[in-house]
Amino acid sequence: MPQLNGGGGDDLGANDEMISFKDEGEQEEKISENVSAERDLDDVKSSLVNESENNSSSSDSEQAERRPQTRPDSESYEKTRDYFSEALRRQQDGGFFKSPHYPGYPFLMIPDLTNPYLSNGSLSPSARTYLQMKWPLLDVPGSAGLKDSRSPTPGHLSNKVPVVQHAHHVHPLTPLITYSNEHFTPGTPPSHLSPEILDPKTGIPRTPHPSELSPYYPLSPGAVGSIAHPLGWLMPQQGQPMYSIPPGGFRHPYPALAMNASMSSLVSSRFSPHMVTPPPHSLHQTGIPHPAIVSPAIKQEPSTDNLSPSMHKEEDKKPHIKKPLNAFMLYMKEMRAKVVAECTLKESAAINQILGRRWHSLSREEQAKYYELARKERQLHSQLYPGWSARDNYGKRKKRKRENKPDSKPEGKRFFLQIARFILSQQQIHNSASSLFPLLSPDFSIRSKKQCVQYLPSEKMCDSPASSHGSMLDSPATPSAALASPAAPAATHSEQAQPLSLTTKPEGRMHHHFSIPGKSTTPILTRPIPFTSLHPSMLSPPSPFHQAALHSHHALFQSQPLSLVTKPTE
DNA sequence: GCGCCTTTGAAGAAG
DNA sequence: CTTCTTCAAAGGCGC
Repeated sequence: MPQLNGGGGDDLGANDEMISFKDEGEQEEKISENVSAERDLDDVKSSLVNESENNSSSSDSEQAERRPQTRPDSESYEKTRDYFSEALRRQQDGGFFKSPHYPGYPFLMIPDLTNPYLSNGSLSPSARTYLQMKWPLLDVPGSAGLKDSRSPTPGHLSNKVPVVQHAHHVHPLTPLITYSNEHFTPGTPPSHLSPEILDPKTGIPRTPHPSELSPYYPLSPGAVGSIAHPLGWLMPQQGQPMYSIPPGGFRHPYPALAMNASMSSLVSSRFSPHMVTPPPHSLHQTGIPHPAIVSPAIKQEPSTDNLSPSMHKEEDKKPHIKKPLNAFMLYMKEMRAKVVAECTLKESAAINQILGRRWHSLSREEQAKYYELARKERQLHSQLYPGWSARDNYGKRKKRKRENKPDSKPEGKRFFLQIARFILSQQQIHNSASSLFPLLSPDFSIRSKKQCVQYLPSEKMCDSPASSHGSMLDSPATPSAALASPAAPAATHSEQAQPLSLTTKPEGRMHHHFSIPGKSTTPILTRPIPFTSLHPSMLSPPSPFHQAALHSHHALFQSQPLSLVTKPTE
């Protein structure tokens, strides 16, 4: 099946039968031993972080409350169910949910986007914040990008949805809804318009086969009801729209595109290979920027490229359309604030490690929720920007260090710095009274002085049923879905494999997963082993240096019990 | 002030 | 077909 599951629960289970350990794909290319060493260090760091998590997790009552070990987010589920029931009822009643264009978003309410932004043409900070939350893909153009300098905040900050982002009032995933508001339009648009989308290749509007959309946006209430809508929590308690849509708002000749205000502007400009100059700063006449659009002013490439001035001009005119967020990214957006709140850590790198672990500890259903969201996001994205390709964004970022690595002195410095950190951290570890799960990564032992206290009880997911189910295999739970969806043909392919990162993950990234082949146990390392390739799929033996480093690592930790927890899998 | 770090996943490029 | 690379978010930190 074309879905994430790639074939069955077993594979998914794989997800839970393994734990990935990052290994710095970046450095991996280094031919020198430094590479391996650095990798090793990073792994150690990683493991330390994990230890820290585990260590602190047990005392986090708040976390425990929020995420019962066996059922993280159960509360959300409850709400979701309730909302869902109500929404479903409404839908079946033929209310304004009726529009079938995006059945996948049957219950979403769109705020009156015009107000927050355009009450007099200006955008209040609060309004912007609001916007940011709703438009995850949007890098709101900075003042530089706004001809009228409406935006008081720098564009580069636009994407940071800090303060409010995860306020409990608005779910971080809310952004998704912004892709699809059309179905909230009163009445049902002419059928001939509904599923019409632009052919990515030709740019010609076409009407996809029902099967193309149904998987993602099931038309039948029953289908919708098959799974609790991930955004269910967005629904207001009383069954009334958390957000309202201006009557008749967002009308567009291509309703099926879930055209939002800014989108229509894109329709005229985007997607042709020679993108026409978009309306000022990707703002629709309504002034609402699209989430996925980033003013080139923000993401400009440094003058390190070879583009001619004219080319630059052309480039500048192109809005930067961001990639749709994947499941994990969506999850991160949602959970980051919580993790940060629960933990004194502030560095995203550390937070992300934690999130990565949490991700793996999620139950299959929970992951499926995010995969579903991600799929919808992609779907919507592809419909909004039919001509967009991930490739369009290549090179938009600064070159990564990977490109100039092997010899660079900075690398060397970095390497030694990490060694220093590592050593220091080891000392701390051994000096620690509770040496079992002492500190954070070496990095943080030095740079961030702070420890992650009270962290995720659920992290010790070893016994978590959630993980016992593996994960994501059902993500694509939605049926059949992707299968026929032309909007995400590639997605189908990749979704198949993705969940099975166990086997498909490129070694280059050195995500090492642990599993015991042939054994129906799910080993979970509460303290990850450094970069050794325990995974059977990793055929290439570690380099001598690698091995040496590993040996060293074992020596270092030999006094510490390696918590390899195995749990039975179904 | 830019870029790294760190995570997973999607998608494109390259082999 | 497989492998590798880039980019999505985020924010502290190093240089």
